[in-house]
Amino acid sequence: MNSEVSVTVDVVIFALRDDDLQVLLVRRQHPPFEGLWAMPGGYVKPQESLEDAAARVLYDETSVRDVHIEQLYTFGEINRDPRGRVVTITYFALVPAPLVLDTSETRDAAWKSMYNLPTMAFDHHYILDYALKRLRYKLEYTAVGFQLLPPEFTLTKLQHAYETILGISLDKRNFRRRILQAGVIEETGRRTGGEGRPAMLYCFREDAVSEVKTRRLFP
Amino acid sequence: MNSEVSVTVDVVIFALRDDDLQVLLVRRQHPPFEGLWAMPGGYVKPQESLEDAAARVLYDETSVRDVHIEQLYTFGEINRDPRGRVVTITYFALVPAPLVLDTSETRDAAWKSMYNLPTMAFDHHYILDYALKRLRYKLEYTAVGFQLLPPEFTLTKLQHAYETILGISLDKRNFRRRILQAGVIEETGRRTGGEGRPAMLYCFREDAVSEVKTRRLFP
DNA sequence: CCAAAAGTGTTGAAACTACACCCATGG
DNA sequence: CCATGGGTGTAGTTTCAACACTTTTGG
Repeated sequence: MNSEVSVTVDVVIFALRDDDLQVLLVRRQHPPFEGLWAMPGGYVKPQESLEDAAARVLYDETSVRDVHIEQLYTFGEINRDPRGRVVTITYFALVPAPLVLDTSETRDAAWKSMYNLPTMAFDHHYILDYALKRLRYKLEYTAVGFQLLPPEFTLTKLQHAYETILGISLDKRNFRRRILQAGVIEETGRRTGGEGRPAMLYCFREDAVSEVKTRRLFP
Repeated sequence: MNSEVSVTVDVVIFALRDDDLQVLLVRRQHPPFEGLWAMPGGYVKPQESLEDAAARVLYDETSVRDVHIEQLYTFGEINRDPRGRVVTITYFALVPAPLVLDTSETRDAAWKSMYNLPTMAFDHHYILDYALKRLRYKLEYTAVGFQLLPPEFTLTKLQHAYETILGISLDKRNFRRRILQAGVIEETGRRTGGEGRPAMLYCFREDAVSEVKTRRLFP
């Protein structure tokens, strides 16, 4: 009954740092691909669901939990791992900016820019490309960008997040009109202090489904 | 290294029969869920990729190959199979109408309407619902409907296919305008005979990517 | 000539893009 | 009072939905 196929989960952990879209990678300590970078991952335990396994991997790397995690794709080519047959269910996680600790750089884990990736182990480069495509796609249609921001944020911050992820610049007025019209965020009443004119702080609307399929948000 | 987790693939095999969207199901001969219906599936062999496994399952059930197959989602809840921990990578396949043989009803396999499903084993009802959602979604944005039709088809047939799958009726003129404008099909020059005025036969354009993301094709 | 199905255009409404200036606050 | 970032409106264009009649063939 056992199919001699190992099952792992790998997690693409996204965060916005310094106006850059970054992923958390670990440097491999052992062959194969020793010294190269890889997505955090691990075997699925018999007593945990796939999503639990992904959450565990995320928590082990970042001490973060209860963030947006979503299944990406399952990879199972025969020779993707030279040690044997491994099927990997990949997830992507969106870690809100304030929870991104500088991940005690002890255990060879580091944030790397999605736009300047190091050489990756296995087929992980391919998987990351796919994850970026999916993130961009979801951003355009479903308004999931909040998940990378603090609970309260300004529209300008939100726009920057979108621009960073999509790799294009957006028109301020059109962006605001559309994102508000989509009805997924609302004013908190609070405002920022500091430089320049104070900005309204917005938050994600709890009663809005995060997966609303809006008409394309951006050009 | 072996994780004590079994890996299977299950395939949602879609076809259009009698102006109805149907799936090929098999009746279970043994416990658990003996006598209930299930999606065709099987263990992934160590020497085949996931997609190969899905193609094999499809071929075993239908003697059809080289059709559109696409990964759907991976299910791995702990108790979805009472016999043990099973992770299932699900695929969906679109079988063009003329290849749908009446599947020698010998081995307890049968086509069932998606709109009137029997009681299903495991979590298969849920999976089928998900597959339908995905198929509809893809249809709206990516023009994959051809895969369920013969190589040459009339616009009316194509429209019927869309209507059957989406469960709504569409305006003839708007449908034609949009589907042609999307540029994924072209005239063959041939026409139908038979009842009424002959209709132009169209075919899928080989040089068009089937996955073109068009602006929403339908309302 | 009649039944059956194919084919075709227009109009009003809504959505989209592009674009430039004034506003509120802190120092 | 000035530097900094926040905030707002419109016009021209494109896209969209709704809708009914004429054409071609076979029997």
